Amino acid sequence: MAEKINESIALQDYLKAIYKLAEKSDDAVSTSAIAERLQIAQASVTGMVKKLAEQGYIEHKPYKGVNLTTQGHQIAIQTIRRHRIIELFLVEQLEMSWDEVHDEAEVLEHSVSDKVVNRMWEVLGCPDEDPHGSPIPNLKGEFKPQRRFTLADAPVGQLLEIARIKDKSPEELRYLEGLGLVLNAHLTIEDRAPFQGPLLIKTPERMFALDNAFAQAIWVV
Amino acid sequence: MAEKINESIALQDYLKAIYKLAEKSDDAVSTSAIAERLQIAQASVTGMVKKLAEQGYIEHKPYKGVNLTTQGHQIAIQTIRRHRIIELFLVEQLEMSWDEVHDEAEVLEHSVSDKVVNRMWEVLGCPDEDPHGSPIPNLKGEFKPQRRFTLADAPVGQLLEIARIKDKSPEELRYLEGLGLVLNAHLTIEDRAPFQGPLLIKTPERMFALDNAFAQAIWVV
DNA sequence: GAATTAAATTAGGCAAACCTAATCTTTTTA
DNA sequence: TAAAAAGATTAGGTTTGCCTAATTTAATTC
Ligand SMILES: [Mn+2]
Ligand SMILES: [Mn+2]
Ligand SMILES: [Mn+2]
Ligand SMILES: [Mn+2]
Repeated sequence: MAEKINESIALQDYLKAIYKLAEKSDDAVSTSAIAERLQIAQASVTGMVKKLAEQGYIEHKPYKGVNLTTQGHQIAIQTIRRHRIIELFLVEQLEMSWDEVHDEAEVLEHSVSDKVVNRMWEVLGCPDEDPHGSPIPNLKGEFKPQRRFTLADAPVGQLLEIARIKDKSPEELRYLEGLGLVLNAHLTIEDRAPFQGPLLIKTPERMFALDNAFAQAIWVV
Repeated sequence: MAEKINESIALQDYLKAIYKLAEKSDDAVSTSAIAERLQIAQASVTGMVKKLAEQGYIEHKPYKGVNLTTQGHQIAIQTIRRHRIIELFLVEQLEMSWDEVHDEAEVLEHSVSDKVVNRMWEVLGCPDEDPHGSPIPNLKGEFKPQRRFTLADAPVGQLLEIARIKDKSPEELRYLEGLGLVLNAHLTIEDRAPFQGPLLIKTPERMFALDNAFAQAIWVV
C-alpha cells in the first residue's frame, strides 16, 4: 500500500535520465542506456527500475524498456527546471562560468526548495532559457514552444545564430568555446559532407570543420 | 584501514550538533543530548558516535560523552560557515525572511560546493556576521574575536544593541520580532529578577518582561 | 549501602541503493 | 535454424544510517 515515499536523489536522477534518453530516441528507454548515462551497473538499474515501476513513476516491460508515466514525467520536468534555473543563477548572479555550473546544478537540483528556486527565477527575470540555451519549463512543467534546428539539419549558406548547446562535458564545451561556438554566436554552414560527415563552418573570425556529432548538439535559429 | 570516506550529510550534522552542544556546556557532550538535538534514537547515536570515533572525528569515552578532535572541529566549523553564508545570502539576495532561511540552510549546507559558497560570500561583501548576528568563520575556520554578553549577563540600566540572536525556532523568532527584539535594535535592561528570573526590558516603543531563557539567547554590545 | 531510576550500550533488524556473478531472453550471424 | 553475442534479469552481498527491545552501567534516593 506504500505510495509517494519521498522523492529521493536517486529517484530524481533516474527519471531525469529516462526523460533525456526518451527525448532523443522516441522509443522505450533501455535499462542499459540508463546504466550508461548514470554510470551505474545494469543489474542495479534493473532493480531500481522495478521499484520505480511499482510506485507508478514509470512503466516497465521486461526486456523491452521503460517509459515515464505522467507522474514520473512531471518529476523529471521539475527537476530539469530546478537544474536550469540553478545553472543560470550561478552564471548570472555569481559570475561562474558555463563549463562549471552543470556539475554544481546536478547536485543542487535535489536540495533546493521550490521557494528558493522560484525566488532565483524571479531575480533572474523569469527567463524561459538557461545559459546553454535550453528552455526552462514554467511552474506547471510547460515549455515555451520553439521551432529550431540542429546544425546537422540547418540549411547551408544561411546566417544562423546559436540558440542552444545541448549537454556536453566541460572539455567539449571548452573546445566549442575555443572555436567561437557559444550562445548567440553567428555562423554560416558553408558545406556539409554526406554520410553524416563533418560540416564546414564559417564564423566572423574563421573557417573550420566540425564533426557531425557536435553539429547535432548545437541548435540554431 | 578505512579513512576519510566521504563527508556525508549525517557526519556533518553530527559534528555540527556536537560543536553547538559543547559550546554551551563546556563539558563532554552526552549521546542523549545529541539524540535530542537531532531527533534520532539514542541507540542510533551511540552507533554513529562509535563510527565517528573510529574514524578520528571525535573522541568517545563510553558512558562519559564525546569531544571533537581537531579534524572534527574543522568540519563542524566549515559546515557552520556554509550554513550562515547561505542564510545571509537567502535573506540579502533572494529577499527571504529570517524565520524561513534556517531550514533551507540546514539542507543546502551539505550540497553547496566551496566554490559556490565562496562566491556567495564575496557577493555579500565578505561579511563576518550572519542575519541572526552570529559570527561567520573565515576560510581557515577562525572567528573574528568579539566581546559580548547575553542579555542575561549584561549590565542593568545601560543602553544596549542587539548583536546576535542564537538559533531559535521560527515561532520563537517571530515572538521576539513582535517585541521589537531584532538585530541592531536598541534596548535597556530596567531590572533583573533574582534566581534566573525574568528581565524588565525597555525599548524605544514599550516596556515588557522577558523570560531568562530568551535573555540567554540574545547577545548585545 | 541497597534499591530505584536514568543514561548508555548491545543485539538484532530494516530500507535504500549500490555491487558482482550467474542465469535467462532476445537478437544477430553464420 | 542453430550457435554466438548482446542485453536484461535474478540471486546473493555490502554499506549507511536509522529503529526497537533488552541489557548494562552510573547516579540518585531511601
Ligand atoms: Mn546542465
Ligand atoms: Mn542530479
Ligand atoms: Mn541557522
Ligand atoms: Mn544539516
